[in-house]
Amino acid sequence: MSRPQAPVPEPTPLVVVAAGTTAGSAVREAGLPGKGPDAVVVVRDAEGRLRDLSWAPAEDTEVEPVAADTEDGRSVIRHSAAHVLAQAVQQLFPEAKLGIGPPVKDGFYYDFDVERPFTPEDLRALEKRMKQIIKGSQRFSRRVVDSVEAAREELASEPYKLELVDLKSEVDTSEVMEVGGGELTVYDNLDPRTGDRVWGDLCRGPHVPTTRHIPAFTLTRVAAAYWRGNERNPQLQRIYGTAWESTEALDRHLELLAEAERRDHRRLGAELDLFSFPDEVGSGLPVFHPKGGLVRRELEDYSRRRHEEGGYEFVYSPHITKGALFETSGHLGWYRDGMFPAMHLDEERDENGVVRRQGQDYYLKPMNCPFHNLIYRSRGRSYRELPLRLFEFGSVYRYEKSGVVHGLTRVRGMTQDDAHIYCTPDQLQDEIRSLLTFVLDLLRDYGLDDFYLELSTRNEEKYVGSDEDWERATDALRAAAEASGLELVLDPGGAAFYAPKISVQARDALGRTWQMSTIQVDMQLPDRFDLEYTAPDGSRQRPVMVHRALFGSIERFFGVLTEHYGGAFPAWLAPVQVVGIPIASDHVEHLLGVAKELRSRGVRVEVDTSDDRMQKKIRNHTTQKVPFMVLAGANDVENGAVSFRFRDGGQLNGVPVATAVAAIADWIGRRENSSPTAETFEPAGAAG
RNA sequence: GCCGACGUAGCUCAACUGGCAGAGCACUCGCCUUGUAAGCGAGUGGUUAGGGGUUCGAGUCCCCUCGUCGGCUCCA
Repeated sequence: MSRPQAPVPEPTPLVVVAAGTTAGSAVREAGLPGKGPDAVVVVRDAEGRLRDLSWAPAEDTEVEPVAADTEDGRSVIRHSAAHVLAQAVQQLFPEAKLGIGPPVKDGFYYDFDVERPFTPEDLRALEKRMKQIIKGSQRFSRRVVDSVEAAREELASEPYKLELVDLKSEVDTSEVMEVGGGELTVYDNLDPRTGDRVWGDLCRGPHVPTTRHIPAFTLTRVAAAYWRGNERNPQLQRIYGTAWESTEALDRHLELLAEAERRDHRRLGAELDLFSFPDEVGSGLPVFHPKGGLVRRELEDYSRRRHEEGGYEFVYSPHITKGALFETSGHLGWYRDGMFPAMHLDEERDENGVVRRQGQDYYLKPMNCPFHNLIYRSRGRSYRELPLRLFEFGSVYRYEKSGVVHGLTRVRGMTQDDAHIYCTPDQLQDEIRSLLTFVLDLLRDYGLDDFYLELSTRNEEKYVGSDEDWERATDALRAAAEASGLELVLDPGGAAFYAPKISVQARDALGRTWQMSTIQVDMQLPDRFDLEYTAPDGSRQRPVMVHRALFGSIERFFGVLTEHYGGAFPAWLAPVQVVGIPIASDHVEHLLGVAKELRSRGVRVEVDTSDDRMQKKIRNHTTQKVPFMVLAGANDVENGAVSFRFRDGGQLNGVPVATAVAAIADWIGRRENSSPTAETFEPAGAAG
């Protein structure tokens, strides 16, 4: 499965719209398509604003036609589909009040206030009604409302729209789809024959010319959402859908969703016997089975090796600590809600229930850094020791809200590959730069190679520390990010309370992005822990601290890799690397010999000696995604050879045992990330 | 935390309006001895997530708890 490729549109020639005529007629006269996947649905004016085809400028104007199969074109189709959905809802549920209905990535939604939440049956009925509306070829007609008062009057029965109008009259914001652009507009849906207004909605547009220009859509799910995203506001019912320029494009999208479902790590975790979430343990607390354990151990071992080579020192810290430590670090002040509640221990009371001895609050640790700081300050430090890099596979526990726990990617107990680097302010720049290189190289070794960076800066409502410190830290990160040459996206206000961060976002095999590594410069904790080192001149200086997790958490990284590879792990990570499959029981002996040799080379190999037929064994181990199936029948036994079958069904027959063993060990040793095939797997003899 | 849907064998799913809990796969035991994705037969397996209620009778209806899923909010 390759990444979804947006069709590359031909560079669109500009079209001149004559004064007083519509953009649509200019587009038609230019001979541009009016239907089909590349139909022009809107135009872009000189200021970059999208305009309806019915737009008629007062002067001759050059515009760029926007086709349905572009991202902008799809957004317009989706926005129009949202309107059709809203019309359908109000026809079937006249009491429904409208929220907002914007296009979003890959689709659209519309929020409604209804007495009774929508059911799946409602969705089917709504789809049906939407199809009727689309067939009816209603015209989207733009109308400017003269004044806020006029708008209020018109929208009297739509309380949420009224709120938007009032919002608009206070601050002109283009954030909200419904309003913006300097004036209040309504889009009316007109009957094509009579011209009667069938329905209308406060909206800044633009829209496709008629409902017929929504070639393919489907409603996907229904969910609740807070009005204007605030949990203090009432909850509305949100209907999600997707719409595309053609049925083919819609089908491709649905196929991608189906593929994502097949690759879902929660499903693969059960199918491949990797891990599970026993109810008895608790929500968000996974256990790893032997096969998942093997993959995880390989992940960790390789990381450990690379960290050793990279100058990291390994430390260990307990899972639980007295509360004072997190008072010092500030976590109890800022993030108590995200922590498991305290265990109150060691309190003693006398027979009257009066406290005789004060107890202590112990907490499960949500982060490792305070412990590493204690290690740092366990003795005096010299500038000669810096940068000091402390690394730990540290298990942390966070009390995630019940609604966010999700497979391995959002858990309550996880192991971070956590490192804290202590350096002098002078070293910071170089350290971050080399750290970023280290992180990206390592991610590439695991098969992720499509990245962009995100720089999260201070949240003005939630931070500690001085402006200068924040600026210095942010600059250091920005410089390193820019030096990497990767795409850099800004995330204003996204930082943790104590430090700005760079996060590495990786795109997987399906083109989805995942936040992986984070690098944070911290100028707060060294203060709070009073960390020092002795400088060359004998003075005591404060080190700068860098937090970084590479996998984020092992669990999450495991989940991402599982989905990236669809369970077909690279041979070096695969829990079972080779399965020997005898054609008949007579050939078991031969394969046991081969297996013994492989095992002596460190290969994880099994021989399937069950009563199943050979074909069945191939099926079983194919579904288990074993990279190498090594078959042997009478011919192979006679020739001292084996025959390969690969995941993709390809085969390579009569390979001498010694050659086969060496080639397998070599493939694994190289940490080749692709699946071996008859073409890519060349036993030494063939490769010369 | 909020809204909604869901929870039947290890897995995937049946069981019409309340009326004897079933199938395929997996697993166990036989037979079969096989050349690149399911050989044949038999058997084991369930307090229908847990608890309470309505009813002559509850997998099915009602209430509570736990969990899962989809969103919202949150995410050190």
